Amino acid sequence: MSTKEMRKHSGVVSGFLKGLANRDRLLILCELAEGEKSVTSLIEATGIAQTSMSQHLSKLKDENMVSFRREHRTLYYFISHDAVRDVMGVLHQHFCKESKT
Amino acid sequence: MSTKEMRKHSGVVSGFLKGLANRDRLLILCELAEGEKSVTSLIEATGIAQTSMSQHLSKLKDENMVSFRREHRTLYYFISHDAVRDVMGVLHQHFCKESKT
DNA sequence: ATATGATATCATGAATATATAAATTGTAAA
DNA sequence: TTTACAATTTATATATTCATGATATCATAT
Repeated sequence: MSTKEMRKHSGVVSGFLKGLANRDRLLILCELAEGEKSVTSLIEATGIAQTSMSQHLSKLKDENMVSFRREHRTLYYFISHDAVRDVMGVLHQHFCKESKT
Repeated sequence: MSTKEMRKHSGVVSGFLKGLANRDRLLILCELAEGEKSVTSLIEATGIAQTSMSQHLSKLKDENMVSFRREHRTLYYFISHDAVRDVMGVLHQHFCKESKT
């Protein structure tokens, strides 16, 4: 994990992390971690406003974190980058474990 | 990895990720991944301006990602959150592997 | 006490990110 | 072809982040 090595990649990596570093986008990615979802069902599940959802998805697309396929009028989004799943896994472990009852 | 579960923690988690989501702070954390370092040696190793370094370290402290100890006039910073090491590990795997020569 | 070294804080402006509303595009049903 | 639905794009106001320069603090050596 040398600095020299990271220096080469820090632009891409920080971009990736910026994609993740937002409450709403974390919720979206949690939903997508379960499998592909339509935009409408993401809106229902998260309560995020439609326009806002579209912008967040667009940002996630820009960072190559998600992709989508169209079926009729509906777009189905899904996680398209393994690093997303792995990072979410680590975050879940460290931040989402129940404390003892 | 339910949304309900993440909803409770998404504020903390996105704060944590914002701490990580910056080129300079990634470089700083790469250095600290090797062990504790003084501010001066961090400045030398990374080339980040003094004021800027101080602000970045302050932000990392706010997110509980690093701590420091004082020895005479010198402050030694170190990573104080396991999630930092684990997330950095995943990022390294996915983004910093050499492609085949 | 004063000077110096190591670091932090403050103030400012430029660049980015976010939320909201309005207008637009693309697909399919009537 | 008109209408409605699903989603994106554009515009704009506000908030946050970041870089820089100036100043301040705190510990130590003289």
